[in-house]
Amino acid sequence: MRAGKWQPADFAMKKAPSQARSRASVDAMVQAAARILAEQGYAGLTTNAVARVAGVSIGSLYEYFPGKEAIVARLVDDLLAETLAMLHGQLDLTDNRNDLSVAMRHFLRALHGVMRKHRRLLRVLVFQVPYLHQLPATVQLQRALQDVLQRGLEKAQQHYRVSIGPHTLYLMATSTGGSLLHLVLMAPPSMPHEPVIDALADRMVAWLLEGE
Amino acid sequence: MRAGKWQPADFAMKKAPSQARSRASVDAMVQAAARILAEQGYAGLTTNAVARVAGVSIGSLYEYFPGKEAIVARLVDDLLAETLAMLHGQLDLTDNRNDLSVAMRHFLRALHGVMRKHRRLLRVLVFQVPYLHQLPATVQLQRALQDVLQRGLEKAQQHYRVSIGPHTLYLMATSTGGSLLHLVLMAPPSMPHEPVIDALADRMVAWLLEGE
DNA sequence: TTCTAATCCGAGCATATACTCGGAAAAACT
DNA sequence: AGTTTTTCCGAGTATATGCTCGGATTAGAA
Repeated sequence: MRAGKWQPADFAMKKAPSQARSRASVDAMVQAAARILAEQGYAGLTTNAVARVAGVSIGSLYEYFPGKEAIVARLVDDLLAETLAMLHGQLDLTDNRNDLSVAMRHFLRALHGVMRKHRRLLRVLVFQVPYLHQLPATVQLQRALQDVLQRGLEKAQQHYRVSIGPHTLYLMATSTGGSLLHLVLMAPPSMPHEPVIDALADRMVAWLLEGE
Repeated sequence: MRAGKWQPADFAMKKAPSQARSRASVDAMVQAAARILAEQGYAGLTTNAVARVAGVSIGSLYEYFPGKEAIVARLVDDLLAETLAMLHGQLDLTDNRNDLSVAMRHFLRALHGVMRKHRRLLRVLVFQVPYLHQLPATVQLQRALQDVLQRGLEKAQQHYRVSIGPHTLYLMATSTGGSLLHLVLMAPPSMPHEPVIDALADRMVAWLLEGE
């Protein structure tokens, strides 16, 4: 068992499965990893456990992945794809609308929905996986969210007098992210989600329109 | 090596060191754990490594701690004590002032200072230690921060017309926390901290005073 | 000093985990 | 059918880590 630092290459697959059979095996491994992470945490994610839960042999696992880090990387790739699909779909829906307040609510609710759907897995990824921030998919997701926000603001500026200070974008992104993450991963069950999200959306809109 | 869930008792020390010699040993172990966490991450934190870095034997370590989780718990206890001391000192300073804007800036800057001082250690604690949220000190810190904010708002209400919606407290705490955490743990080095903190403080004050 | 309790020591055992390797089985290709 | 490539297998090896235990050493009490 190696301890310490990882090189980027550790996140890539050894080889791509070409036949349908092997593609199913790889999928089973990734799904098994997701289940183990959600149910037992990162400490429970051993290569042998993944193979057992996936119903394949340990040898097959190492045929495609150099280690468990690569499996996690692949899993995060899938989550990224799902999130991006939701994001673009949501943007198409609100593309015609010009109501900033409505658009903001829809955007935050959609984001919250994806996070909540995978909240047990997300909790482990965020709070336990040491190399999450170095994963290509993680970096890509951050860029995508930032881009969406950026474009949304530019679009809003065409219809409203929006005041954007030097650090507005950064503060809006980090504070909204902090509230959503806390709501999904750490808030007590008694906390009502929808009202809080709507209040957050109102707050962000008020921030932008404060000069009016 | 056990995997899975821990009971609360795992976070307590086996016995308290009574003589000065043993107290020094325990301190050395905790400091060693802090260094290892900051430099190598949670994966590098093995009981043998802690003993080696602390300059004591592995036997001595198990004399006082049931496992590495208890050492981490003790370490977080120390961080909690330092943070609470800072917090109360800061409150005493701003106790006489009635300027909400100034008080908010001082409070956020002080909080940011403590976080920044231990940022490498804090990053590992937050993003890698699986049981951080279950630690008594963590729970206590959250309560303390919430109390400070609550009291600050009540005090502000005596001098200003402060608008506090049903979820204002929660949203302020989580969004501010998210921004500060991101700033300290994840922001690129080019990001200027002080201006961002001041902008955040202004934003929070504007939120409270929006009805004026 | 003598006695008791606290402290310290570290080789060694038990276990868990990562990962290999030689070969069988299945699929695709000619 | 014959050949090649892909896929699958899982016992076994090397290594790392948690943790014990019998005994040496030191500090304080009587």
